[in-house]
Amino acid sequence: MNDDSLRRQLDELCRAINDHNYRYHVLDQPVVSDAEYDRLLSELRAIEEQHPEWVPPDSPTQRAGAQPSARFSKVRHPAPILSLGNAFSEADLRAWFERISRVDERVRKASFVAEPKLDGLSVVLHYADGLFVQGATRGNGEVGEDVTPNLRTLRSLPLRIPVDRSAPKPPADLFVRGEVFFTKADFEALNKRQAEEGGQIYQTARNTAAGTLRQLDPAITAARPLNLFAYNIVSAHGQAPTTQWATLELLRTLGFPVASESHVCKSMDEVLALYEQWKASRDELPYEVDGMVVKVDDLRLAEDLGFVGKDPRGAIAYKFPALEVTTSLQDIGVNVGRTGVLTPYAMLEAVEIGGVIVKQATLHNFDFIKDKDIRVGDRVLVKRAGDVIPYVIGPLLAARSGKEKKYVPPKTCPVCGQAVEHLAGEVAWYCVNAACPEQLVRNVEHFVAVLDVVGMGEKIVIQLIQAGLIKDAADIYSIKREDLLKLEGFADKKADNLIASIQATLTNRSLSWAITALGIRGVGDVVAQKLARKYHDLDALSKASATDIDDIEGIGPSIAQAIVDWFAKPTNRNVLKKLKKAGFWPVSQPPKKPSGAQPFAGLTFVVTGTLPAFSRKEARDFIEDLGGKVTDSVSAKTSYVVVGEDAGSKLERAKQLGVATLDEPALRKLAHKRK
DNA sequence: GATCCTCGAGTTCG
DNA sequence: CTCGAGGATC
Repeated sequence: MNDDSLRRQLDELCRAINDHNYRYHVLDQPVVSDAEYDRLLSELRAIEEQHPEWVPPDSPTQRAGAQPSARFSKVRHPAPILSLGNAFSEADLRAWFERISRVDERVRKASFVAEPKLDGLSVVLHYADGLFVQGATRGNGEVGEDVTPNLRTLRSLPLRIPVDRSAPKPPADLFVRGEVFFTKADFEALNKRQAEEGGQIYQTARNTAAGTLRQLDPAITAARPLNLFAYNIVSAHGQAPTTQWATLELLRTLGFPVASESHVCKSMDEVLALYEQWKASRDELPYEVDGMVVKVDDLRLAEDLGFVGKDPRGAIAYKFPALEVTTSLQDIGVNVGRTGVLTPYAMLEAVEIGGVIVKQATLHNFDFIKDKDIRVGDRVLVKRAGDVIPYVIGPLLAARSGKEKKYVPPKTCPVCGQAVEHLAGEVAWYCVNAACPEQLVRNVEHFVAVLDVVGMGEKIVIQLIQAGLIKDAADIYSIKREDLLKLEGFADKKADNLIASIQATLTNRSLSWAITALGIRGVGDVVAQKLARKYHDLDALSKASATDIDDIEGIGPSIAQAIVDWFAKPTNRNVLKKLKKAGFWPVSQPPKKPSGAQPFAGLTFVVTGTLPAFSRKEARDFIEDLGGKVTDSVSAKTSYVVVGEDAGSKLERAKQLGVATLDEPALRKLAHKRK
């Protein structure tokens, strides 16, 4: 790249970042995610490092933030409230360590304090003779906004220190730095309340915390449970501790809430190990954490290290991979499901979220698009939380250029072209063409997936259909070895394996799985099990009347009718006939006699996360064998939630509802105890 | 009629 | 995991 274009890029980056700063700090309406902002900033830094002579006076690297808005009176901080440099990888962190070690050899033997980096809003609290007299936002680092009345509403903020009167007295003038934030549970509860009252739904906890703290009416702030953690002493008239760890201890002694995760590390290796640990368990924390702040514990050493621009060298923020990013929604596509449901999905400009590149995300249904007012061309916020599947939270209205296009749902099936239908009172739109090729593919896929035919994924199914080898699910049993060998990509071994895998379904498959495999709308494994208990084979089920099926507990008129309708269709009758002929005809097994004790009788369990010794299915079998019930969602009726590694929202919910949790050993112990 | 619970369906990437 | 909808319960 030549100098001219590099310089243009520098100017463009400055302009963009200044704009983002304004939107973030003044408007509370960011149009890019933190991760993207950080990326722009590090690009800018890289150029400025190469060409320090180019750095413009208004470069965002030359100040710590943006101007405060005019609504609140201004407060000058006693010392500049610094920002931190970022590290995004182990290499970045080690490079930082090497850099500061070269500045001062003592660093090599130094200890570090690791603190969780909360996704909140920085504040400075002023205590005069132990009394909370003023609190301000960070603002641009030198001047912030006076939000004292709002801060007073925070329950965790001590209005007088020390809270414990017997503790030592604090310095006459103490300025404490802290972070204001919502816990995940409080934020969810707030949104739930907003939804009930028909109010606005907030997208991100951080922006809402910022908005809440900057309410002109403190009553509004008071009604929203903001939290505080203190982590720094900005100024204490020479009476501040000399290490960061002692600072945290002093703050705790005085009665400030301090993040309990904070930890002293004796080496970089310890820091890195702790980082990995935090990263793995970050979903379990009650608040959003977007990284780890690593500080040189010895504060005088940290001071000696000096600054790079406005960032102190003695501390750095080591970020977690972002879980929430913004990207642009390039188009909306539509999938056709097994039941004919049309499901829209977002085609996104590729972005990295939590370590993987995401290009697509479901949009659930057409109402979702309409309710969130998602338009093609929008910048959207995409989240990938403790789960794996990314989803679109909503558009960033502030980023609208006017060129975005409203989305019009298709009137016809995107695959077969037949008109789509919509049942009154239902959200979903259906392609009702029984011969729709997409539905056939999905149907066969479902059939083989339920019966556990290995080596038959989407690609192979499509290939077999296109080759004319199968016209419905039952046709898999008539596939010949020599037919497969003619297909591209099939040699002896692959063909043999597939045939063997199909043949394996003829033995040892229960009636309930067979019923599930048929793919009747509303019939999954639970309903199928109930049906298999009452009807001894598929013939018996096919002859049952709707009222007869309706009698089963847990099955109502609408599913009963769907079952009757399915068996009434000639094409499906034909499938049944073929299955019988092929020898796929499971019958009800006599109900298993409860073997031994039933210590879990009457108890309902939910299993979440990865258990150490059990697979999910083994855990389920274990519980059911002992007479317990296993369901998928946590409710007030759940007796125990069995928690494994990487447990997500179910654990959250269990805590909220006060449902008891068990780990695997505790589960075994419970089984033993109740015998 | 409202509310809670449970089930099913579709879902991303490597 | 999220959402919608069916079913049970009050």
